[in-house]
Amino acid sequence: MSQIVNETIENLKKRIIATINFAKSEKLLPETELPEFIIEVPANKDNGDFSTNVAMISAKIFKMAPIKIAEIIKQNLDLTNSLFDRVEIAGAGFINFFLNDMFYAKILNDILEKSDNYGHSDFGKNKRVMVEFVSANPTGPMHMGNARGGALGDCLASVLEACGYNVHREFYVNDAGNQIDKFAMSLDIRYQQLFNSDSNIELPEDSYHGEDIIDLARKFSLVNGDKYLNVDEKVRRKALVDFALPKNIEKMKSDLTKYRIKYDEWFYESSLHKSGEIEEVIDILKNQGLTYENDGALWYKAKSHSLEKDEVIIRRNGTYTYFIVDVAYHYNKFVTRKFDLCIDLLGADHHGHVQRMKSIMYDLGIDGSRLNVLLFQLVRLVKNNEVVKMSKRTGRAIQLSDLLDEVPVDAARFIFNMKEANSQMDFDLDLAKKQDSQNPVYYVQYAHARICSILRTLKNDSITPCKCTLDKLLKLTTPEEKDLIRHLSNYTNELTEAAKNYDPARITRYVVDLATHFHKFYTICRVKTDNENLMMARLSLCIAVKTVIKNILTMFKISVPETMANE
RNA sequence: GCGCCAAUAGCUCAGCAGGAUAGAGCAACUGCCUUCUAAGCAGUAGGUCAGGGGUUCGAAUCCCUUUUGGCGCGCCA
Repeated sequence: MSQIVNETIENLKKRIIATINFAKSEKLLPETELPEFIIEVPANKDNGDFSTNVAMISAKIFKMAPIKIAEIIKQNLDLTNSLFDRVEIAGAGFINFFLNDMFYAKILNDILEKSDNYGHSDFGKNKRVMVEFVSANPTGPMHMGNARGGALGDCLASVLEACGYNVHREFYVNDAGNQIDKFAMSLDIRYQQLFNSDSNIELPEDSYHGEDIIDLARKFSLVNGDKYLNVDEKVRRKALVDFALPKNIEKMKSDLTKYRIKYDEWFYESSLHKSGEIEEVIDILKNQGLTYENDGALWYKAKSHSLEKDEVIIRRNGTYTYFIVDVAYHYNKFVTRKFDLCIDLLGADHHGHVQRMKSIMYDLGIDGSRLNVLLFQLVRLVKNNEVVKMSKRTGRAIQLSDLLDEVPVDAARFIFNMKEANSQMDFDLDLAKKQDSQNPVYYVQYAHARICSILRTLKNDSITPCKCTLDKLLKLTTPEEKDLIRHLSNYTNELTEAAKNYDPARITRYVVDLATHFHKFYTICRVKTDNENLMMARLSLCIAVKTVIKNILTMFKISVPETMANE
């Protein structure tokens, strides 16, 4: 919370406690210990700027009606030299406090002084946190789920940065293992089909059926012709993968760049196979007696953590499972690279993975609570009022690149970051394509453009904003002005909460609300007036709003237009 | 069958460490541009917070249960 807001609440709390102690000494209240009470911001501002439940919560202990306790507190509360000017008792015994105008002036002054840093905090204490997100399989194009995970992950990383974390954005490239073998096999079959159209080489059910595979095979044949047809299968498949995989990875990089996501690191799974970290992790488990052999495979005793079943870590054929490689990857994050915290953004279909990963971290001597998995529900794509099944295998999925061709990046990032990760989401493509004035991103951008327009108009009249004294800022007294300042005052708190809860969507909603408060202010309060002091005060308020909107949109990599076309 | 997540206005969603009359946007209807951009604002209408129990001064919020939906439960990733 903004320092001023925080101090105000702390100060109020002290005064309430002092009042109760005084009342006890005057025998107005019994000498019983006071339970923990809260001071909160009421949902309805008619109930004050702050409210406390102290009278209700202590009714039982004081053996007195809440209203009566509230009366005693109100009678004896000393508010001299505070930022409050009024106290009311309401409802079942709420005590409501109303701020005086100086509070608003001080808040506004604070925002203007902090400017681009307003809202930022050192909450994260510069801890090193890795946010790993998207990490799509490089065996095929990215889809809608990646679009959601991308927006959420990137924006979460930005929120953490604003709250004083040292953030590292990472993409984990699964360039090894079973998926790649399947990829190789699929490419191989498509390649052979190019030369034997009437042959009966069929794709197995569990291979990749997408058009992109045919495309890659064709491109490969354009370069190499049929010269790989009669070589050893292993050689042929390796050549195909070496050709196709970099192409897919490049495509992912360019799509993500278009989506305005930039990673600090693209971490390759194959590097774990080379570094020996997989063996290292297995040795640690073995040494603790946490593994056993069965059916020719090596198992991890997950049941030791009262998980449902044990996990295979080395298959009968000698290859590592996805699970153990991922364990080694997280070992690398925490032990080798020494991140304090790691956040993984995963589709909800991976939720079964979370508990066993956290458990095994414990066996590796890592506090599992340092790993945070943010699950997001998968996106259902709706087109012509029909749910489109997403499947990389059948190749019928809507791809991220298709989406970005149709929907402006501003809108896509904004929409995907509006809803809490853990809520199911239907993305109506037809609606998204329209992207006209209904879109909330325009609503916010428009608020910013309106402020810029005011500044331009005044500049034409040679009026430039000047720094206002607190006295001048006290000119802001209408409900619209106060609501706007009150909302601005919550920003630091909102950012911190978004960081704490790993919920960047909260900030998107905040900025929409901010735009609403501004549009209301704009309608009621004219900035350009003959009253010089009032005009300057309002101009200051506009600049504060402009600053916060710009800070948020910039943080989320959404453009901040100074004008918007008037249709 | 077992587990995870959910269910709030016609639609999309907020609200959830218990608090006062449950809020927005979209869609519908009615107003407001000679004045800083109407991509805006104001208003009307719209609700058994899925159903049922429980906990207490107080429950959309916490607990139990039923129903409905999404997703898991592979030597897939």
